[in-house]
Amino acid sequence: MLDIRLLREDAASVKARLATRSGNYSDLIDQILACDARRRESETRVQHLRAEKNRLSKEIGGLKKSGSDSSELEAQVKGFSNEMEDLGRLATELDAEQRNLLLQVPNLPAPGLPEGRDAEANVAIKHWGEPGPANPEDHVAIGERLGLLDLERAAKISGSGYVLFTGAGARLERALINFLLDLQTRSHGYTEIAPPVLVRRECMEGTGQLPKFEEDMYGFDGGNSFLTPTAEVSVTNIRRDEILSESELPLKYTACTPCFRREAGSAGRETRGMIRMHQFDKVELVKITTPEQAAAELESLTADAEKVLQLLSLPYRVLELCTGDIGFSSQRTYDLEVWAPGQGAYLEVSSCSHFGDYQARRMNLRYKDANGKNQFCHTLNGSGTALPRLYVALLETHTKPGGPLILPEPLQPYYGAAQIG
RNA sequence: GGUGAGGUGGCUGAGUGGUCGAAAGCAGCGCUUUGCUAAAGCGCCGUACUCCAAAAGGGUACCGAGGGUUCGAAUCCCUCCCUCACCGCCA
Repeated sequence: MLDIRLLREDAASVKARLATRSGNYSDLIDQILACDARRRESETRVQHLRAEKNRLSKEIGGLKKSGSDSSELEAQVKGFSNEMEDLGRLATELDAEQRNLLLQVPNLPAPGLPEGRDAEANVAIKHWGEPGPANPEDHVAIGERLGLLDLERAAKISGSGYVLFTGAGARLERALINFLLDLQTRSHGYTEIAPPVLVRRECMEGTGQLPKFEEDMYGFDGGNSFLTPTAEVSVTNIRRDEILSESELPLKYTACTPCFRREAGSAGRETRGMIRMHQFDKVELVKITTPEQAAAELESLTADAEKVLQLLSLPYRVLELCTGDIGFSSQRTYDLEVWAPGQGAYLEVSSCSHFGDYQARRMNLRYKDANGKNQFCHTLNGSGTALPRLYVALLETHTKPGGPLILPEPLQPYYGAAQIG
């Protein structure tokens, strides 16, 4: 959520920065400012009336105490109450409306991002490893040949967009998860969390999935609880509504959870195999920091995610996303894309973002700074990494046509063998 | 699911209709004194919104949340949420 003061003070530059995103927010900003003006006006009037009413009520108290008659004043105050009722209701309504509108405004892209309307304008800022030649066998073929997964039966029990790992394939997924969590906790200092995957609506608003993207989410109980589309939601909200002490920042959490996404509107895109699914596992990295720490923490978070791909010998590139391609709540994002030879394409396996105080404002997450002032925290997160696409790249990179899957050395102790098949 | 007890400021904890935003203690901050790895005394010490060009200073709201009663609610009534204890059921 943006600071309403920023909108009041410099609406023009807010609009200009939002204009670099896809979508048009100019009218929404005007609407918010109009609402804000009306809200403040009615609030001020209510407050003046209440002040007067409070004053008279106290006078009545004094009269009663001394045994004098107060019926005249009482009648007067009663008149006040009626007048206030409508005004008070209006002020409350306008306040809710303003928040509601404000929740629909995305974060401002950080200054200095590459400008562009869509992914075309993203900038590759780093390449690691040498993308291998195309593999005629893709992960579906390899997985079925080696007996690692069964997409047909997954569809039978759940529909399309689900995977059923079997035998060695299930064991491999488990080995990957343990490898990833151990890496992030032991080598990179994250605290492991095992959160619920069903959360309240407020959490989804806090991180920015709601109210805008409700149709992409699995909701229950009339929209009061949701399956999390990413552990970002549950984990970032752990400290919602809290005031942290500066000394405990930065906080670094990691969690592996199933993620649930309707993927509404993506039908037909990348639907073969396990590129895009309704349920998948993901290791998430989350940081809560001071504003000063955030920029450096984004770099290290991205490096923490990259380490996964390096240790698994999977070539990848890092993209800096342009203004039109960063997520709704993000102000700056690096995408990690792993090379998948069976696809002949790069696959996004991690999206590392700095949200500024945008999420913190939504979830009222603050810390007490050195001067004793309450400040909004900054939040960051990134995948470390998504499991299915990592799995895809692993299979397609480390399997020769017709051959076994050769496990990268760091993964071998977790799986308990050097190869599969 | 049943029964019972509760939810007050960073924490502990008073307060059952009237100057209560809320006693007291602890923690924190400032000053003073004595001195030494601390003690004592004094003062300050919630949040949000809003008025004012700003500061200073006003005002309003907030005692789990939302409604209600009343001239006036932390205090009374209703609904909901949550916590704890015991019972039942259960992976």
